[in-house]
Amino acid sequence: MNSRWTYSAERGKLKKGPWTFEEDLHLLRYIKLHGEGRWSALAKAAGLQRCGKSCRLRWVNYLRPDLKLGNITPEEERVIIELHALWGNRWSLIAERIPGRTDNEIKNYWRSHLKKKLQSAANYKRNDCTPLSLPIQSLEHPNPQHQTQLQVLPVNSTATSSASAATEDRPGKAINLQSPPPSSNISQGLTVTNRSIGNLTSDQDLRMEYINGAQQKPLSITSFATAHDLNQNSIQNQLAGIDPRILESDAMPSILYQLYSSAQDDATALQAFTASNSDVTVIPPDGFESDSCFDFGSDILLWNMCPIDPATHYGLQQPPFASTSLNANDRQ
DNA sequence: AATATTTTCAACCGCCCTGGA
DNA sequence: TTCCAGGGCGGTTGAAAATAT
Repeated sequence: MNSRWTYSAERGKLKKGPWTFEEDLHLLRYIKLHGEGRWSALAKAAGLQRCGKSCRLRWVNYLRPDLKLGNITPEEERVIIELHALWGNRWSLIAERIPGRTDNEIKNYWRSHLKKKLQSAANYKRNDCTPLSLPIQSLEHPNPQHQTQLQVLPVNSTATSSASAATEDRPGKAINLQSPPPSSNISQGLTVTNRSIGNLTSDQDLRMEYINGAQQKPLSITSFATAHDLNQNSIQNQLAGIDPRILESDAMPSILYQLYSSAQDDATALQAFTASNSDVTVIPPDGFESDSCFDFGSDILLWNMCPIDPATHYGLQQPPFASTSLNANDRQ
């Protein structure tokens, strides 16, 4: 007997398999406007031929702007090992303690990296794992700069409700890892992290490969710093390093959206983008100062560079600016 | 360079829990 | 109380990429 999910998917002829760029854009745009939740209704409202569970999974594991992309750090790896020794395969619980990481990501990392590593360790025995008798922040790290990124604190009334509920059935083992306060010493730079678009030689190297018209590959950019930490020249340098074919491709709105989302500062990113790409011009409408368009940076570029017509797909009014174009001279 | 093998990870499956009717 | 739909979770799969031969 099929599960209700299978039944539901078959009844509605819902799509399965890898998400396309257009689907991602639909979902991103819809959640940006309406927020997340009520996934089944959201999937229909966003015009996606996907089940709600698929939409939720895509958002939670891949599109959410607060995701921390890139490799698991040594500090994070240590936390995973410690918490897995405590709680076993409670991946969602472990993920709650590592900001920006998903349960799926941690689960995959454990299976592909840590399990084998630990099992092969000569002195590793399942019951001999060092218990969390020491605060994680006290454990030594070969690189002092990586030290004290996470703190182990007792569960108290300030813990989130979900975290509290999750630990209540494990008396004596309740801990709460809190992310550190914003640091002015966060590592800088933008990194393209998806393996499908080629190897990167460094954080400064944003050379990417994108074959327009080929099967869509997910693209993502993550920022290890907030816009406050990034100076304009840094963003400008990163964007200037992007292959021009990317800037003119359908992938650009997604790249910019994620850049803006992580940078939390449309103005800076858009200013850098337009400064480094003379072919792209943002023209404010009558009555708007030229600088004011930066307040709507991501929406403007999403709207005007988006291969989907937002008015058709989302029932939205025209954006508050006349247009952007890859060739400003065309409109003169 | 070509092929085989291994690794990675996005996505799906099925089970369970919860809340509303 | 029972049923059902929605959502969350852990386990699993399989295609693509990376690595080894």
